[in-house]
Amino acid sequence: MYSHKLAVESGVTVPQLSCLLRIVEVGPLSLKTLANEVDLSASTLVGIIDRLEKKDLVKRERSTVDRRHVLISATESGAILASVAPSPLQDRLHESLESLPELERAAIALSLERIVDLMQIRQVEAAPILDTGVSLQPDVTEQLPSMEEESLTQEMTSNPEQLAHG
Amino acid sequence: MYSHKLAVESGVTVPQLSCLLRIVEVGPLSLKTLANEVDLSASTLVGIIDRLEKKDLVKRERSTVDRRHVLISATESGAILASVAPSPLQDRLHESLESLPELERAAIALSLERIVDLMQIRQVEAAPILDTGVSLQPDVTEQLPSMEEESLTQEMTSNPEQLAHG
DNA sequence: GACTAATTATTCGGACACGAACGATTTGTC
DNA sequence: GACAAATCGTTCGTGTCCGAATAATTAGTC
Repeated sequence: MYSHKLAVESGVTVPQLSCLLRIVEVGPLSLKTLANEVDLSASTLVGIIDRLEKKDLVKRERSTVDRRHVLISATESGAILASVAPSPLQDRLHESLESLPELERAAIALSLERIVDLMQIRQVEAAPILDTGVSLQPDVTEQLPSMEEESLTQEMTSNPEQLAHG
Repeated sequence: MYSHKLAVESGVTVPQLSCLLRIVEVGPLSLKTLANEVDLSASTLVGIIDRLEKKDLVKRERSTVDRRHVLISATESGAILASVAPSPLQDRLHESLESLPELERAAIALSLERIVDLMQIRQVEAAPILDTGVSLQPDVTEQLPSMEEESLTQEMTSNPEQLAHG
């Protein structure tokens, strides 16, 4: 809702604004670096930068020292928009959290950890789902489209920060 | 990550599985009713049901009593898949929350409310952003693409449950 | 120096997610 | 009964999101 409203009012969405703010803040940087900064995949970022570039808020320049890199920097209007636009919700949250007493931050962290536990995500990572009491008959699975018996455990690591920035 | 893994293993994504489970549970129901059940817009749901129908997990039937309605029901393989598939994360969370002591539920709710406050969403709803100390010069705004001075406050109500089901 | 590895940005295909607009249908009002 | 208003499903356009594949370039190894 906030992203859509922001898009209507100022012409940029929340992901676009998040990227623009980071670009203004960190200066010219490559797409891969920006992807790590905002916790998005490179392929996602290409589209976002495309749209920012089309609005003349950002520009791309091939690096001369390493021609694989494309340096992204803000244009003048991009810098102006970044200075007047309201902060995206996650940035506001981040700043607020930093100015909070340690005790309260800990309480919030504890609750969020509790929610993760309640979702049983860690058990998902630790053990295959289909082996934990779902009573799966083999003959049944063969009727299902491309149902396999491998576990859901592999490659379920990486990027816990996704929660804060997504 | 969980949705993608689920899609690879069992052929359905989390939104698809959520809808399928609800369809099996509630029985034949219209698209609009299902949209309210899972807190998604009707236009979003059309695509999800399309994909479920293509996999023969769900079928559409025009209602005879009100020909505007399209009754959605699960096929046999759809019901089977629903019975063996692991619960989507939000369903697991929902069940876990229900079997939790009232005190702990309250603590979690309090932390979540605190996060909402920290994002200053309520202030967004209560007052226009651009009027609260951003020091916006009129001549600057004219350089921006389609920047307008209306507030972000209108129509920011509706659907607090979105958080739990998104 | 040549050949392989790795890195970077991009494209592609797929799935969500929404609001606006539209046609078909039903309901409500006179 | 006619006609406006509401409802429902669908389509369309836009914007995220991702992984896989690809071309260009660089780094590392012999």
